[in-house]
Formats: sequence, structure tokens, C-alpha cells
Amino acid sequence: MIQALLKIGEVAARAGVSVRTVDYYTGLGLISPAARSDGSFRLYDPAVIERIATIRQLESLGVGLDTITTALANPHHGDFAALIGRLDQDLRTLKATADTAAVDDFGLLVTAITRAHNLIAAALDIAASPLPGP
Amino acid sequence: MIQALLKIGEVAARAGVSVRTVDYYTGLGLISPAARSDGSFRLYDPAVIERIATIRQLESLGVGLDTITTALANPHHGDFAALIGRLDQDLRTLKATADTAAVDDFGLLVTAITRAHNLIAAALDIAASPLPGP
DNA sequence: TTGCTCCTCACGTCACGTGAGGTGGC
DNA sequence: TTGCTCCTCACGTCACGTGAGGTGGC
Repeated sequence: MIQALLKIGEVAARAGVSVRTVDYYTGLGLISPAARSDGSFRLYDPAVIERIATIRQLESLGVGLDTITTALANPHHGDFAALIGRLDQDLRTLKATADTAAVDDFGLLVTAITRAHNLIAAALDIAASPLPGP
Repeated sequence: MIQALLKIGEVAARAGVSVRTVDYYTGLGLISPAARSDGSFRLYDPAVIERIATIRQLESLGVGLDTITTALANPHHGDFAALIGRLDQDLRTLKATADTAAVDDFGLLVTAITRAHNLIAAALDIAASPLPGP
């Protein structure tokens, strides 16, 4: 299915950010125009709107733009299965911890785990909607 | 067991940060002196060294000082069991996702999940060494 | 003509410290 | 005296944009 390409103003409006921000992200290589018009206007695939949403979500969770840039530039680093195994182990340890009376300060613990959950939720969003290359 | 209290310079040296940083964290309420000397020197419990390490770790994972401050001020917010249940569900979904061929861009996914794992590891450190109140 | 876009340079803002500098205790 | 600490005000730095302003396409 062929989708119409979008000019920067349309991308910005749909993504809910300023034109300047789309321009800035483009400069960083976080997104790239799929083509240029005859008059050199940048033309974007509509999928960049989803990518911008993902970037904003990760940013709000404390992931810097440089980290995101690196991640996008190295699309296959790391071992996904091993990572899931580590999370599995984390969860078992957490469950064991929850059963002890040793924890008497839940503040930072809850904050850290909530942040981790939100990151995983963001990761699942990414997995559900694979992004085109930058 | 009674531990000798430490002056700010000793805390800084053991925590591997500057005196100024210890002073700054104290001003933010992230740590507090257990007592004051007769000459008004701040005297810290040695446990603040562990707390400083935790703060630095969370900071490096993108958790802001304001978030940490809030977490410390509300030591029992959130439902720990419910949180573990959500992580459990996240993990099941991730496993199901890993089995599909739908994921073709692992870059951000691996980055987000790695960050989540590191946050959980930090959380477990916190649980293993409960911190004194600020 | 009007509104959009390109590109670049410089400025703004916020988080997170860091330096300075005069002070008093050790 | 020397080195440490207190406290405050201002400055520095880095990430993340944002504004301006002259340009050309639509």
C-alpha cells in the first residue's frame, strides 16, 4: 500500500510537535525524509509520526536523544532472548524480595520498578509497530 | 551497633563525590545529617554513602533528582504486589512478542528493555540495603 | 500575495551541579 | 597556622530545543 508522503508542517501537526522540532530531530538523524520534492522540500513517510511519538515517550522516561540515536543506528545489537531471561530472573528475585520483611523503604523501589514497567510498555509499543529505518 | 558519624568531607571521600555535591544533595533533602556538632558541622550516618551511590545509579538511568526526592518523601506510595503483577504480564507479552516474526527493528526495543532491567537491578540493590529516612 | 519550507546561527531554559568568598570551628 | 566546614550567590555546562531572519517554492 502506497502512502502519500508528508511535508514537514503536516508531520509536525500530526505528531503534535513544532516544525522546528521535526527539523531538529531530522538534523540529529532520528528521522529522515523518504524523499525531497523538486523544490527540495523534505517529504516524510507517515510512519515517522509514530516514531516521533516513541521518541517523546522514551525521552519522558529519561532516555536521552543520543541514546535513542545510537539505538536506531545499531538496530540489532544485544541478544533479545538473553535479555528476556535476565528480566525473568529479575522478576523472580523481586517476588522473593516481596515475601521478606527486609524491605522497609518502598519509595525508591516502587519508583524504579514503575519506571522499568513504563519502559517495557514503551518497548512493547515499539515491537507492535516496527519503525522504518531512519 | 553504633557507628561513628561522619563529617561532610569523609562522606564525600567515601562516596566518591565532591563535598559540594554532598552539600547540594543535603540542600535538596536527598540526604540529611543525623546530627550537628557543637560547631554546627553536619554529621552523617555512614548509610548515606550507600544512598548517594543509589542516587547516582538512578540518575545515570535517567531518573531525575526531583523524582528521587519525591520518592523518598513518599516512602510507601504504590502497591508493590500490583506492580510485580504488571511486570509479570509485561514479561509474558514480551515472550510472546519474541516468538513472532513481527519484530524487525530490535534497536530501540533492546535499549528500552536493557534500561528497564538496569532499573530493576537498581531497585533490587535498594531492597537489599534499605536506606535510612532522609 | 500568502503561507509554507529551507537552512543556519544564536539564544533560551532547565537540570545539575560548581566556584568563590567570607566565616568560624578544629 | 593549616585545613576543614558553613552558607549563599552567582556562574558553568550539557541536553534539548526555539527564535530569527533571509531565501525560494507553492
